[in-house]
Formats: sequence, C-alpha cells, structure tokens
Amino acid sequence: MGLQTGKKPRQRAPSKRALKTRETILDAAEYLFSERSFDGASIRDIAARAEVPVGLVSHHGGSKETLFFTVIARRADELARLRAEALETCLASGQPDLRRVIACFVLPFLHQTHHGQPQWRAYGRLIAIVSADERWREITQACFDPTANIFLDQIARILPDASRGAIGSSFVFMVSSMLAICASSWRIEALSAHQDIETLEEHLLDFCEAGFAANLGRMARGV
Amino acid sequence: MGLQTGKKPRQRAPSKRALKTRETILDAAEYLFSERSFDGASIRDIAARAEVPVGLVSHHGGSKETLFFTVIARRADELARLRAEALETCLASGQPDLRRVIACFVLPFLHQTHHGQPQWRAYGRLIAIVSADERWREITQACFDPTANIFLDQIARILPDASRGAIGSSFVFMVSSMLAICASSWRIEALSAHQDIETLEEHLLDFCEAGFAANLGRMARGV
DNA sequence: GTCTATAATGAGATAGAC
DNA sequence: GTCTATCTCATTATAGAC
Repeated sequence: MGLQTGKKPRQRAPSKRALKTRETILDAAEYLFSERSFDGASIRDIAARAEVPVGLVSHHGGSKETLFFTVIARRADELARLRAEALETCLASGQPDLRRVIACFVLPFLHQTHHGQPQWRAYGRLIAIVSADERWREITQACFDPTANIFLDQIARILPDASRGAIGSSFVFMVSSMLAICASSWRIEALSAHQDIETLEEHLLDFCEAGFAANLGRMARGV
Repeated sequence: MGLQTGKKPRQRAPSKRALKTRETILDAAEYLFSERSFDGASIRDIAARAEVPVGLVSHHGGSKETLFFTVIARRADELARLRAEALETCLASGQPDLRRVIACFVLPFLHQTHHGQPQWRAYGRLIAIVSADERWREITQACFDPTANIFLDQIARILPDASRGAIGSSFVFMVSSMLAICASSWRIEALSAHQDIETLEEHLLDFCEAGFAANLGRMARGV
C-alpha cells in the first residue's frame, strides 16, 4: 500500500485558504468513507460533498488509498495524545487499578466521538470499519498499535500473573465492544432501547473490567 | 433495498447441474465479499473465481444486492437452527445458567467458522463486516435479530432483575467480541501471540460471562 | 441453463489553462 | 492553488444466440 506520508518537502507554506480547503476535503472523505466504506465512496462523491472540483481531491489527498490513510491518521494522532495524557494523569495520582487504566483507553475515544466535533462521530464509525477488515491491517498497526502496546504493558504490570495471550484477546474484545457503541448503536437500540452515552459508558466499563478480571485469573478490582 | 426473495414461482425444478452452479457462484461471492466487502468485490471477480461466465452470476444471483443478501441468508438459516438446537438441549437438561446460555449462542458460530467447511471461515468474516455497517441493518434484522431476541428473552428469564438496556448492550458487546475472533484474529496475534481456537473460546466465554454478570447487577455464576 | 457480446454508466487519475 | 476537460479503464446489467 505504501504508508509513507513523505511527499517531497514543501516549497513554501500553504496559504490559510489552501489549508481550509484541505481540511474540508478530509472532512468530506471521512464522512463518506465512514458511511460507505472505502470502495463505496467515490472521489467524485467526496468532491461533491466538499463542494470542490474533483481535481482538488487528488491534488490535496493524493491517491485514494493515501487519502484514506491520511483521514485515519489525522485524528489517530490526537487520540493517541489524549489517551497518553489520561494514562499519565492516572499513573501520577497513585495506585492505578484495572478499571481506571481501561477507562483511560476507552473514555477519550467515547468522549470525542460523542461530545467532540460532529466529525468525530463519523471517525468512530470509520475506525470500526477499519478494525473489522484485514485489508487495513497496515493502517491499524501504524496508527493504533503503539498506543495499544502501552496499555497492554500497563495492564501486564498491574496483573503480572496473566498470560500475554489472555491480555491480548481481552484487549481486542474490549476494543470491539467499544467500537460497537459507535458502529452498532442502532442494533443496541433495536434489541433493547435507546440509552444515553453515559449509561453505555458505564455498561462498557463494567463489562470490560469484569471480563478482563475473569480472564486474568484473579480479581483485579481494588488491587 | 428490497429483501424479498420472492421471484416469480419456478416453472420446473432446477437440474442438479444448475444447483451446483448456483452454489459455486454463492461460494465465490461469499469469499470475495468477505475479503473485499460489498463494493470492493465485483461481479466479474466473482464470476472469475467461480469459473463461470459473467452472465451466469446475474442469472442465478439477481442484482448485486440480492446476491449479497442471498449469500448471508444462506448460512444464517443453518446457524439459527444450530443455536436453537443447542439452547433446546441446554434447557432440557435442567437449570440453565448464564454461561451455558451464552455458550449456546457463541459456540455454534465459532465451531462452524473454525471446524466447519472452509467456506464458513469466509462467512464469519463477512458477518463481522455486515455487523459494523449500518447499511446492512436490514439484513442483520432479517437474518439475526429473531435468534438474538430468543436469547435476550432467555437471559432476561435467568436474571429478572436486569434492565433490558443492560442486557441489550451486553449482548451487543458479546456479539462484537465473538466476531472479533473471526475478523480480528490477526490483531490478537499481533498484540500478543497465536492462540488456538479452544483457548480463544474459553477466553471469550470467561470474558462475556463475567461482563454480563457485572452488568446485570448480581453474580450469575452458579445460579 | 449456458454463454458471448455489448450497452450504458461511472470510476480514478491527470494534463494544462487560469 | 484552483478548476475544467478528458483519458483510460472497469463496472453492472442485459439482449440474444445456442
């Protein structure tokens, strides 16, 4: 695929207008990719939504694949920062327990997708699509595995008896459940009832904390 | 979308050869849809993989959307039957607990996708794609919600104190985690290590049983 | 039922004027 | 940087011979 963002060094700084155009295009691409997946969203649809001529999409985004990667990487960087900050604060405030570490991973994502800019909502659905499709493995590894490994190490420190396999599979179960809140809220509603995001957050934390603890061989709450 | 399978009533029974052709096409479609999602798999790719002329795909499968629906419905019927049988056996053998009811839902799926015909593997990945994409909501509701509601009711009977919302969200978390074993095994391996399916099944059951119990307000193990 | 050929459309990418 | 026009190719669907 070629994930290198490395185009040739820029001649001069882009104008404000150019930057704005670029963001508009990325926003449109993000929305349409999240609604119709990679192949279902055409460059022309994206241009139409961004209200720019088709040529500009290629100009700012490069090939469709690099555009896709750029869209995902854009907010992944911010997300990684938010999670790292939350974890740092948590660690600084004394003894971290499992629930708090988990919360540092899932809450920044859920807060951004539900209380951040409207565009974050689309981003959440997009990540769910990417995570369920091995075609985008390279993107997942580049954008999300570094942060994931930090949290895996942290959990392993809290629960040194757990096998790496148990931690890894529990972690992926947690990520899938978290993403379901974005991508499958319609199904939760269809099977039960509408619930506000705070309630869902609590259900998710309860579910994952207990699930982790069960898989890690000893109770972790209150350690 | 139009989910009606109702074409005009058949004039005469199709020949054995025609049925075989049809299955070959559905198998090819199943595989390619699971690898590249709906828009990424073309009718021509499907015809090439099935080694039939392009025209035959439309002839047997109808439009691309009805072909997609047919592919998913085909094994959904069998899956629903396997789950219903497992549940029936479980209920007949005395007091059902939470873990056994959960197992009746997830194990038929995991057994088919990992020990059934090779095609079931593709089907598992395909369902994961469908579940993360609201475009296919209609398919999910037609193919999987009836069975889901049977299990939701069963869980509600075992744990009458739980709110429908807590049960519904826990159920969707469980489904997402189950599907992750099919669609995101590469990620589990990348973050930890390869684990055989029996180990993953146990991790999943432990994770979900504890997660459900935590969300349902009282311990369910051993009820 | 099977297969070929083709119609009609839309795709991604880019050259070149402004 | 912006925008238009166009090149080239692949797509779904179907008409009609066998």
